[in-house]
Order: sequence, then structure tokens, then C-alpha cells
Amino acid sequence: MMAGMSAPESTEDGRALPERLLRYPSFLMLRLTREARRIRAFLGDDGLRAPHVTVLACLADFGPTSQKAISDRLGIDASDLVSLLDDLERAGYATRRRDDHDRRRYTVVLTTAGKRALRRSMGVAERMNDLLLEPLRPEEREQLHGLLLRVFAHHDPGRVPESYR
Amino acid sequence: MMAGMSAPESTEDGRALPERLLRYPSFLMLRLTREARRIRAFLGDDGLRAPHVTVLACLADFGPTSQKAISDRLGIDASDLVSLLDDLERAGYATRRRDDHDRRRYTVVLTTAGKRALRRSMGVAERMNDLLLEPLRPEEREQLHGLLLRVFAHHDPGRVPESYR
DNA sequence: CTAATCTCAGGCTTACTGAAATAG
DNA sequence: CCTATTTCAGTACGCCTGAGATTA
Repeated sequence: MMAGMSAPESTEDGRALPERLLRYPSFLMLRLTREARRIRAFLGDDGLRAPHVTVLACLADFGPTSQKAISDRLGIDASDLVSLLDDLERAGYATRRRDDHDRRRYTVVLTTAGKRALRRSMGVAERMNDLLLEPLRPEEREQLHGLLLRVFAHHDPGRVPESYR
Repeated sequence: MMAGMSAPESTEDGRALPERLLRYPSFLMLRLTREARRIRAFLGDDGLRAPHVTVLACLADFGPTSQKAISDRLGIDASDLVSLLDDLERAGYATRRRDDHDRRRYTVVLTTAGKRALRRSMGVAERMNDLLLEPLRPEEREQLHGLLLRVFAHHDPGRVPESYR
């Protein structure tokens, strides 16, 4: 029938979200993580997703470690870590070596190619961050970051190193 | 062998995350949405998850609408909406009525029980918000909310009604 | 014998794609 | 004939549980 029948909202805008939801920072963060994922996909896929990069950063910053130690540090389940490391190993970014002192353990080591991949990924993260926080001035970005960090540190004490506030 | 062998990090703390990741608001938001989910689970499960509540709020604020209109407004895929509405209908919180003017459409209506359920859910959301933002003072919470809202409005123009900044 | 580490199988949620059925 | 709405089937991800295999 008529095309505009279902959209009498030229001013009302049929895309507005319920205000009672917009009031909650947790709701906004949920939607913004969706946006961040979209931006990251747009910037180009190097085959690495967020958890992969997290693991690479862990290996780079804290050196070769067992899978259990990675799991504890990152809060990634040990069983999920298996396939992540399979991916990284297949791509040549990390290797598993048996620990001779405790043969139950593997020692995971970052390769040279892995370091390169991490550097590239951090470049993408930087551009994504710029796009995501585009409307904020530098001091506002710092403000946002500081508030989020305080909230996070409150719920996950120990995950934020002393040196980093 | 020795129990403390794998934890020589009394000061180093084996749970610290890589600083280069903590620098990114998007990383912190990702971890905080995990925390929010945990808090919500802790507060008690009324069987409704976040998307269910979002749909209820949509119906309450904008009245009876077609599934397509809900999908467009909330950015929830139409195919995913099907099972959500199945859940809500089964719980007696919403009903589907054939649209007589366009029999392809259903008109989704919020029931009285649905309004009650929404009120309860918003109560849970309020307590979750309090727990999540515990370390922040009221004016800091307002600051955080304002910053997140501006970022969100920038990426999803039209989703934030004019009346709501 | 008990416990720790790694692995596999599988469930459940969110987000998405493609296609069928019905109706305009 | 082509399009719109709802629905279903199936994929992939993140998060979680439970259990097996190997080793301490």
C-alpha cells in the first residue's frame, strides 16, 4: 500500500533507543563494544581477533610462560586457550615447548614473526581507538580512560599493576 | 614438587594484565561488560537477559510495534528477535497480534505482567549499576555517562533522541 | 593415591547469513 | 513479478562445565 505508512516518525525518528536504557553506562558500553568490533573489522582483518592479541601481548610483556599462567593472568579459560594457541602456532606467531622440569607443562614462546604481528595489531588498535573516541578531545579521552581504569581496578584488583596507577 | 614453584610473583603479581592493553578504553569496556554480566548473574536471574529487557523497554516507551520496527530501532537482527519474542510470549510478558491492515506483520504488545517484569528488571539494573560504579562518586558517574553517551551518539546518530542531549 | 596441566566434547549466548513461507 | 515481513537453519564467537590423558 503506502510506502510511508509505517514511518510517521520524521521527527520522532524510528531509530531512537529507550531513554531508560541510555541512562546506564553498562548499556552504552555494551553497544560501544559492538561498535568497536565493527570498526576493527572495517580496518582490516589480519586473522587475529582480540583474544589472540591479548595472548601475544602477554607473551611479549611477561616472557615465555605456561598455558596455566597465561590463563590465570588473562582470565581466559584454559580450555579456550588451547585453540587460540593452535591458531597462533599455525600462523607461526608462537610455539609450544615441553617444560623439561615439569613435563605436564608447555612453555609458550613468542616468535619473531609474533612480535611483528603484535606490533601490527597494536597499530590497528591505535587507529581503532582514534576512530572510536573521535568526538572526544585528548583530555576527555584521558578522563574517560581514567574513570574506566578505576572502575576496572576496583573489580579486578591485582590485574592493574601498581606501576600503572 | 614445591607448591610455590610456579608463583615467585609475590610482588610481581602473576595476575597483572599487559599495560599496553590497559591503555585502551575499548579493552577496559570489554572487560567491564564481563564484570557487569557477572554482577547481574549474582543479583539474581529472573530468566530475562539483556536483550529481553531491551525489547520490553522498547515496547513500553514506543507502544505496540511490528517486529521489523523493533529490529530497526534496537539494532537487533530480525531473525534473533523471533526467539526473544517466543520467550517473552511464553512468559506472558508480550503478545503477537496479526496486523489486519498488513497481514504479513505481527503487532507486538506489552502485557500488564510485562510492565511489571520490566519494572523489576530496571530495579535490578539500578542495583547492578550501583555495584559496577561503586568506586566513583556521583559527579564522576555523571561524567563517565556523559562521555560514553557522546561517543555513542557520534557513531549511532539518531539512536539518541534529541530530548536526551 | 591425589593433584596439576593440557586437551577435547559440548552447552549456551550474541551476532550474523541465507533461504523458505506468506502476504502486499 | 518483485518486495516486505516473519521464521528457520546454520555459522562463528566468547564464556563456561565436565571429563579424559599425562605427569608430578
